[in-house]
Amino acid sequence: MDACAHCAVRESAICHSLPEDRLEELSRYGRRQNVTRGQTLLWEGEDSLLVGNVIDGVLKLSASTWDGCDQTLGIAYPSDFIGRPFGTKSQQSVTALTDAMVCTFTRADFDAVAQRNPDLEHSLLQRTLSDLDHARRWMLLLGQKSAIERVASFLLEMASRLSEDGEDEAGRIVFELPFGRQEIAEVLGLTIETVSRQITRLRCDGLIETPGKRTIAILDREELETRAESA
Amino acid sequence: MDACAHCAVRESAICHSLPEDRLEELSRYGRRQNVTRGQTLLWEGEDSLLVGNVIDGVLKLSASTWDGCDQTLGIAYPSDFIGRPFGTKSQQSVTALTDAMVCTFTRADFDAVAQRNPDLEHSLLQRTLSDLDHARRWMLLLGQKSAIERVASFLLEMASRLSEDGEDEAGRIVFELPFGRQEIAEVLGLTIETVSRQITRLRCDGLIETPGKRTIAILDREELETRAESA
DNA sequence: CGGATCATTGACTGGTGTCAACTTAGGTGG
DNA sequence: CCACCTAAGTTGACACCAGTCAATGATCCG
Repeated sequence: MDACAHCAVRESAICHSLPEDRLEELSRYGRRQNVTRGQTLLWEGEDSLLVGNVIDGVLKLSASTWDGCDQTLGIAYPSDFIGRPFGTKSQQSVTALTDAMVCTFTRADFDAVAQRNPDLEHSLLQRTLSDLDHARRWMLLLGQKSAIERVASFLLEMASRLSEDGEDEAGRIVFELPFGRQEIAEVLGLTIETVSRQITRLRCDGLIETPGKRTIAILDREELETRAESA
Repeated sequence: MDACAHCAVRESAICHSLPEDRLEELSRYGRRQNVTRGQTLLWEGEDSLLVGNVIDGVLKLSASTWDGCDQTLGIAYPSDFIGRPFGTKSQQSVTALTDAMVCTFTRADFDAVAQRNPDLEHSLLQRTLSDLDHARRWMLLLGQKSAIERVASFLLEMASRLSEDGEDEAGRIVFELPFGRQEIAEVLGLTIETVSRQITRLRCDGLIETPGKRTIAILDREELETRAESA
């Protein structure tokens, strides 16, 4: 299959590091797979039998405590890598937040190809290093920030990832969240009620608008950045 | 120099993946460096000019909020890798918790050697992947766990990293923390007073003893594990 | 002995969680 | 087309955990 050549993330996923002929080798093992919203690809604590690239859609990585509280540990967008190569168990579940398309490999196949292609490993290393940086920045948020700071930070991050076109005619930054309130709460380590209250507060203060349940319009980006840092 | 051949972490740091001759190449760029307790090797937000391996001692990775609250993002033990290769800025500071010895390289030198040695990159990838797993498990703690659960989890993790010999004659697991109370608080996203209160509580409940300020003796590991999970 | 640093304890406050009621939006079927 | 139903979000009242501020206690060291 030459699906890789026309892949939407051909230039941005870790595969970009492979030349044509090596790409063909990899593509023999790959499998394009549709995932429906809510579907879980990998379960926490189970053997990570597959790894892969996100082609389209948004997925979350999550783990839960003994009593069933979920914490979202990361968010995977198109061209992100998911799963745990060279390991045994996946420490987190991977679940689709939207309908999605992923390109999967069995871990064994991927590991073997990676061993033969240092450039692929280098790309994966680069990506893993920035995932680690990102996870650690999120630790600062979870460890130290107040509810309002968390929500403001979250909206700003979402804005930068999801609003391809800058501002609309009214100077607003508008985007559609792939999250419900409960899912936002799980990202931020808060409850759904607290998230709701903080969003209401930001709306009342005139920093944002919420035209639809999952739609956010940022009116005052600067002030929102202030709220993300200080009280 | 043939320091590498006799290095205390020769078999466990990422260098273990290099054969003799390649190791010699790397060693030409490396510099053994003593670090005194409290000294900071890298600053948050500054260009990560150097990277390296921890040979001896314990260091912390940390970041702080605008108002000066510190959050510890990771702990580096002997054979761990520190710094951010292939990047520009270090997202976190690296500070010694104890007097330590590190083996450093300029980032430029290391990047170049890594490019020529896929095995070295593979080791670094493995290590980075497990650092990422570890950071994400910590996110679950910061996002969802109560103070008592955090402290219990912390003590158990420290026990497994620091108590080489199992139990003493009285069946206790004894170890010396490289942390003061304030530093524990920064790891757990709590205040020093809360940490102190929870440790007192565990002592009163007969699960641990604290023979010295920084010494911990675990009396009832099982019960401590229960406290780390549930209320 | 006195001072400095670190840890502990107490009293109080406040932010976030909990529980419950209500609102809104969207979809289905009569 | 509207009534109803359900799921999701919002709002309010209250409780409780952890933060804050302040005082006390323990160790170490000059």
